[in-house]
Amino acid sequence: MRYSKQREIIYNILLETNCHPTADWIFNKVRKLVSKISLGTVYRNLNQLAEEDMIHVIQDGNVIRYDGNVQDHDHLRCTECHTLYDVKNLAKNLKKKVRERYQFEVKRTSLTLEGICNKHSL
Amino acid sequence: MRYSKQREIIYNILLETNCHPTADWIFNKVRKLVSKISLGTVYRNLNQLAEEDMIHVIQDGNVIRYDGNVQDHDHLRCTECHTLYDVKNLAKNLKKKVRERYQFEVKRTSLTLEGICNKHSL
DNA sequence: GTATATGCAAACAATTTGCACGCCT
DNA sequence: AGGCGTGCAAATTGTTTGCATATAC
Repeated sequence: MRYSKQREIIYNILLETNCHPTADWIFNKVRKLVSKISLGTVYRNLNQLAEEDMIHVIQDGNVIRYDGNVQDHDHLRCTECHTLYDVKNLAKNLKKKVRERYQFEVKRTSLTLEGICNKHSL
Repeated sequence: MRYSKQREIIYNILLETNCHPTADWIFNKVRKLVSKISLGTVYRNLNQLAEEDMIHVIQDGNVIRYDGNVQDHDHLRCTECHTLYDVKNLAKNLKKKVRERYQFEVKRTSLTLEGICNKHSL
């Protein structure tokens, strides 16, 4: 993968934010630095970065979000405020359990649990 | 929700299959019984059934699949053969853990773990 | 110099929506 | 009768692709 200014900017944006943005959000942010960048380029770079495992892809309902944090971690999504919280790897024990119980070797986990966060419970 | 023949057929198809079909797969199946049905109607009915919690929606990569089994269960997705296996609720313990650790009340879980199934491991 | 990355626009796939008509209740 | 459901087609949304040009190495 050859260097490009656009990709570097996109990658840095993902490292600096913790808001799990969509491609479009990133596009608008990069645009302020490289006004002529196209949405296609953003998608191409995100796909490449994901391919190289430099970023992660999160499926959030119908929307695809991107995450610059590639440490093992999962997500809690509050259905009230739509915040996506990072939490320490919940799936560690699941891997073992699934291996023993179903002879299934879990490769990638990216769990998102939906519910109500502590700010919004009664 | 008022009765309709189309919705009944769609619902029955989902109850009778365990292959977690896409809207398009369902459309083609219903078509054989109600030749004039439109894809829009299929989507509308699937959304309504999901709203009433009569069926579940599964995010499978970029594709949306539907599941007539509304018992608590999760999915293992083999990246080799793309089979989506049903497994007993893996998230039961997670709910408790997450509640205690993060004061987050998990409402819905629909976990899909990716990996290699026993038919395709070396 | 050559291959990869880009911008732009067009293509694409999946899903939703507006509207006139039809069917449940 | 009145309202929800339908078929159809067009619109929307999110993402990918083809191509000529620009840039990294």
